[in-house]
This record gives sequence, structure tokens and C-alpha cells, in this order.
Amino acid sequence: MDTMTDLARTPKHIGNLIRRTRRKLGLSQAELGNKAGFRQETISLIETGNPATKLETILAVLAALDLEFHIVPRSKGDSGMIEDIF
Amino acid sequence: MDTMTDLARTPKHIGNLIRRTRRKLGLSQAELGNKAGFRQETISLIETGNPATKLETILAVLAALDLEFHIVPRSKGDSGMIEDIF
DNA sequence: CTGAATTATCGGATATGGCACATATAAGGT
DNA sequence: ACCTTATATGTGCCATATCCGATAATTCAG
Repeated sequence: MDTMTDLARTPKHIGNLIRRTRRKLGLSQAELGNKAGFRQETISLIETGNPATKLETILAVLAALDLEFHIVPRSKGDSGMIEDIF
Repeated sequence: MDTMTDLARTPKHIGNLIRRTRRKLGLSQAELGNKAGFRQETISLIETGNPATKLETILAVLAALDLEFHIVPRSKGDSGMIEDIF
């Protein structure tokens, strides 16, 4: 009934989710960077939606937040066009 | 009962899934590259698990295959340590 | 086996990540 | 207001993505 999985079609989606999760865990960007093996500045860039972030960096940050990617067929129903309302 | 979502914790997971899907669709790397806006060589690198691929590149390739990322909590049961058998 | 298609690899060029370090804003609490 | 923390921005540096063009190397059909 409610979205149990978080769609992530754009770097901004991913950044937003990372920020939300980090805050939910009470971590600062510096602390998260520490856990993931990157600098605070790097976390900042990711959270603001830098599209050129390296895949390995994203994966490490997700892992540090106990998150992971799943790859699924693009769900036709699920808002076909997302305009990144933020 | 069967895996409806594809776990993607490493660049190799992602590369393998992209390759499988591309072949299922009967596309060559060059054709996929075309659709996604990249060169055949770039697709080759992705499929072989290059960890430094840019996020935007992966997202474009997934979209060209009608796939997308979902971000979900790391499933404890789901093979905690994946050794990328390929 | 042979030729065509597919995939992998090499060199040079340009762009950008993430590092280190510094600093500038922005938020938050008292 | 003040001070501390948190987040964003800037420069120089090295590594590497992706581009382009060319070419190995591999796979596949006949």
C-alpha cells in the first residue's frame, strides 16, 4: 500500500534519500564520510545530486547506511516522469 | 518465491545484470550504447564491472534497458557476503 | 575453416572525481 | 548576539572516465 522501496532514477533522488537516511541515523556528513571512507565534502556533493559521482562511491555510502540498490524493471505506473521536486 | 528484484551491491552485479538484460533484448553493446548515448567501449567497461563508472552513465544505461534502481534497507538474510562469482 | 559481427583494448585529448587543506555559509543551541 | 557544529564552496593535484579513432581478440553463423 505504501512505497516500501525507494525509486532512484536520478542522482537527486539518490542524494535526497541518502540525506534523509543519514539524518534519521543521527549522523553528520563527516561521520558518514568516515564510515564510508570518504570526506565530508564528498558526501555533500552526493547529497546535492552530483551526477558524476563514481559508482563505487555511491555503493560505499549506501552500504554505510545499511542500504543497497536493487535493479528492477521500470515500473510504468510509478510516475513515469519525475521532475525531482527538490 | 523467486527473486523479483535484483540485488546490486557491487559494480560487477550491476554489470552482469546489464549484460544479461541487454542480451535478452537482443542488443549489441554498440546498439545499447547508441540508445543510452555512450560508446560501445563504455558499455564494455560497465559490463565488466568498472567500479569508477559515473553514476549518470549507469542511470542512462539502465533507463535504456527499461530498468531502474530502487534503494532498500540491506536485507540481512540476503547473502551477507557476496563474492561476485563472475 | 572462414568471414562477419561483437567485444575488448590502446593512445591521446578533455573533463571531472575525490584527496588535502582552507574557508565560507548556514544552522542550532544557550 | 554568540559560539559551536554542520554544510557548502574554492584551489591545486593525481587518477581516471569518456570521447575519438584504430585495432586486437573473441564469438558466431555458414
